[in-house]
Amino acid sequence: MSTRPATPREPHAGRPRLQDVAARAGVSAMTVVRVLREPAKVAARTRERVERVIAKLGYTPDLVARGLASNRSGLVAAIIPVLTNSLIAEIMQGLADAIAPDGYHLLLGASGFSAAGEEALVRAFLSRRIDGLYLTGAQHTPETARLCERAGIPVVEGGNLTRKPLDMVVGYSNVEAARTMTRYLVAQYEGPVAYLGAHAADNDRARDRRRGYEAALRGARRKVDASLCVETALDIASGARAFGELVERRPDLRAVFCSADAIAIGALHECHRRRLAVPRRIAIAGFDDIPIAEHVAPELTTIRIPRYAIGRHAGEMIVRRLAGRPVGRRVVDTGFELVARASA
Amino acid sequence: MSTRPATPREPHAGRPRLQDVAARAGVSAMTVVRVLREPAKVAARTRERVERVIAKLGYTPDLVARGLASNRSGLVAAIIPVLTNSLIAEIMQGLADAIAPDGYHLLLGASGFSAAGEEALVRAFLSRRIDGLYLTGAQHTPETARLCERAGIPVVEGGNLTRKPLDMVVGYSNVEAARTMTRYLVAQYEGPVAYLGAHAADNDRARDRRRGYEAALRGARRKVDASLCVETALDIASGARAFGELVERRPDLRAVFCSADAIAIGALHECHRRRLAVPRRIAIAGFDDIPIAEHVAPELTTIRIPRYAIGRHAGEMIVRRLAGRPVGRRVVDTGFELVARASA
DNA sequence: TTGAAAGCGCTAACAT
DNA sequence: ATGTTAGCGCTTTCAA
Repeated sequence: MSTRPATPREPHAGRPRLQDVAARAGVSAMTVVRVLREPAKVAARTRERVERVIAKLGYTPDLVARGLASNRSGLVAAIIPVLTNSLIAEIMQGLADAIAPDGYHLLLGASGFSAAGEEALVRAFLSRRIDGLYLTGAQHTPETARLCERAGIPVVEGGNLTRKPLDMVVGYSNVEAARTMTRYLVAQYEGPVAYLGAHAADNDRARDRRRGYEAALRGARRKVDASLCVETALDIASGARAFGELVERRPDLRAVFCSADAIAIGALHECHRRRLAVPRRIAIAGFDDIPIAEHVAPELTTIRIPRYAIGRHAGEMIVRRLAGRPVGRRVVDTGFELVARASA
Repeated sequence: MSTRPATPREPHAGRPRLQDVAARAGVSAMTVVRVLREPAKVAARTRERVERVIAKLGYTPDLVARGLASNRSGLVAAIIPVLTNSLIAEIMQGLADAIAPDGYHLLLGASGFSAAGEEALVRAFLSRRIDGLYLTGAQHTPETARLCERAGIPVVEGGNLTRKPLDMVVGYSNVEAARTMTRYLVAQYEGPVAYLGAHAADNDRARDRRRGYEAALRGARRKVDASLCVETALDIASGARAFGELVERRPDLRAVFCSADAIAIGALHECHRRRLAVPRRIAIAGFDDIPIAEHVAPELTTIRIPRYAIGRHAGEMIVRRLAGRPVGRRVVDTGFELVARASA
């Protein structure tokens, strides 16, 4: 009697525990566990008794304790640049829908377009013993790569195709998509074709789109002119501003490839303001095919990405691996589609 | 020697544990914990030694084990209808930003606009010992309310004001906002003013907006005509379709209040297609002031909501409560603003 | 300023 | 078909 348990022996303040159910049902804890997880292995009468107690007490297993004991948290984490991007949001919806049936929950972190921020989140999430991880893009710090490798959990990089993924990847080639669109512009318009894109630092999708643009120009024997390449923030107002500056500097501008629809819509709007006919005077193309793209005037020519499918597929790869089911190819190319509308 | 530990005594396959750090530094586990959490209480020399070992081993505490022992998970959960809604996404970004500095992570669940789905998620998340909870809107099942109350954690309902929140609430009056906009329409246009809104089942924000619309009509001595009230899905295409049907049925239509900008933009688009001048023939108003609202033609008259601020404030209330700091008022009215543009 | 012991609520391996 | 035992890696008293 010298040392006394630190915790109250009373019925426990809050939720009922496994022991409470077991005691009330007159069985051992293990039997309750079996009722919950492999009911077939428990005698019908016992099972019914236990189930009644579970229902009466409203027992739900403590997932934290389970996580500690089983070394599985039931958590899948996703690290994205920002939540406020409809492209990413749809990927997340697909991911959430894919993992939910298997009982996994979604832990979400926003890196703010910073590779260092991503690394910090990876480290923190691994401390939670996450069972799987979704990363945006294919550009990560070496330490992020090391952490993922050491963790030994399924990791999917989404949205940009790499030959050598950390583990698995589902996406499309941003280089190819941008090249396709730029070729389309070059084929139609004689004059200068500009690139108006998101900041490329810590954003490999934006970087690859620019590369694709440059590759297409070279392929068409046109010279790549730095004064035709502008980086900007990823919203409508910034796109409008950046486009305005560009067109002032280069009044001979004939077409613009924007690395995101939001930027393209900003450019479109700026054209209206300056009374520049689209596409007669300047053609404008976007990227992503967000829902609004076909509801602006003129309707936006853009690249369509299977957003939801990317997330869905990524989630399925993760849960399949976790369930020990066959995963299929580690590199999944979802492709893209040029949607030719009125703006270019 | 009869029974042998079930786990390997070897350096442990994966990450280093507290014990490993303690052993290498030649101190007890408690000292390591103190170095991590109250460094001032540890002698400088000891502290430095321990810190070196921590850095060398790359030790990070196991948050699952900590959660079990301390009964705090470091998790704040949010349950939203869908991820693919820019209004909600911005609220989530605010929430995430608010809780991150205190080290909390965001657990996200999508209820799919179902109160029952929400309840299931609440139950599941409570099993994870979440420290705080954000719920969308003020309409929940009785069981959800009971669970939240019993859990004894800070709960914030966001996006719709209630007099009697489960715990805390931060939002604006959807009734008032809708009434304000409808009054604005009624004051300008003589003919029939319609309501084109999102499905109201399990969506108290939509329901309240409709109520506000009806209240404004009654206030203006106009009769509320069921044939002028239409419910639809929350996307541009559905909005366009629903508007088309409405205008066929009621060619005398003079103005439409849409409960969401996406729906309004669909209606706008349908007007273009039918060559109905906006606002000369039909006026259109939206709700939310999403970024695109001022970039459509004509620019959309709408209600502006402090989306990011709602999430931010909600998160701050939760972490303040968790830190034992004063929270202030439990009911926070963020207000709204009618943004009069060209469409109405 | 530091350490020892007990236990959070569950699961896994081994009994019976 | 059911029970027993020994942890998971941390925090929490309490003692030194």
